[in-house]
Amino acid sequence: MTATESILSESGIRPTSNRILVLKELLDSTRPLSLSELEKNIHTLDKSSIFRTLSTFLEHHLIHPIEDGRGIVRYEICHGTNSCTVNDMHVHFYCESCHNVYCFEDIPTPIVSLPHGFSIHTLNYMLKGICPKCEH
Amino acid sequence: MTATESILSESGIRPTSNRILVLKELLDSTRPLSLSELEKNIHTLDKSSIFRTLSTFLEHHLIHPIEDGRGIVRYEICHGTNSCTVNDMHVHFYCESCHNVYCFEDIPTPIVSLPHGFSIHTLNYMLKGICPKCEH
DNA sequence: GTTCTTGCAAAATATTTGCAAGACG
DNA sequence: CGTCTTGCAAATATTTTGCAAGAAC
Repeated sequence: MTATESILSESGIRPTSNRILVLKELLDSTRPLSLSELEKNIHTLDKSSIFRTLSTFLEHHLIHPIEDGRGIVRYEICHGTNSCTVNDMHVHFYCESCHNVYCFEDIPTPIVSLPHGFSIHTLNYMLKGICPKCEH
Repeated sequence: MTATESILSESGIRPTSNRILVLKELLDSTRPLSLSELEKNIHTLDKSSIFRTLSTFLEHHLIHPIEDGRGIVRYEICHGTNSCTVNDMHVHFYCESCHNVYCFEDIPTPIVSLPHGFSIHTLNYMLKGICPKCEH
């Protein structure tokens, strides 16, 4: 059993070949990937299969969604073992010029407190601007 | 000249009747609205007109986009006069149950510092969880 | 054999553009 | 007149579902 398979099993997901492929792709990436990016990278899988795989991963809290600023949802592996808690989340930066998303895994997201009654499950902290490559 | 018209003029946008309608709708709302919500609320306008109006507003920094957690872009009036600066941004909460977005205009977004070279233009701080109404 | 998974096709949802007619200055 | 704006229609893009065949247990 490979490491990828172990991750799936530990999350309670049966490790099929498709799921292993999608998970590997997400693990190998340095930034969150969208459905269509995954489709381009894994051309052996149908997008509906990738979509359902992502849904499964989301249900089991193996990944969490990130929005990049244009309404496109990207997905990213959760760091804590099988958990997407607030404390687990890090800062992202979206470059408005090249449309790349950067992860700052070492910078945790600041958390504000809300009025009583709002229970926070997760969060999305996305800074937007121009990245070093696009700056001139 | 009404207040709405003044806002448009000051932003350098010609105050046509359509633009006044869209701006009023956004001003009256307590939460960010999506294109399709605006379409439902203003049934005299075609969605392409609303879309182009929003594009114009975005160009002139009269509104900024907010993502609600499902890849749907919502739009919100900028608070500072004709500016969408980081200091101008506030915290949002997305209820994963009723899919409503709440604005906490009195809670400013915390800002982390990034490595040299990243110039921050704006940001999106979205907390997600369950709102008081959906809590039981 | 019963449930889970997959691929194909197609529906549903959302965004964006082309174009011609009309409004505005 | 020349430019800006608008509505209609249609093209893109993106996400989601139905269904039947196949795989896994």
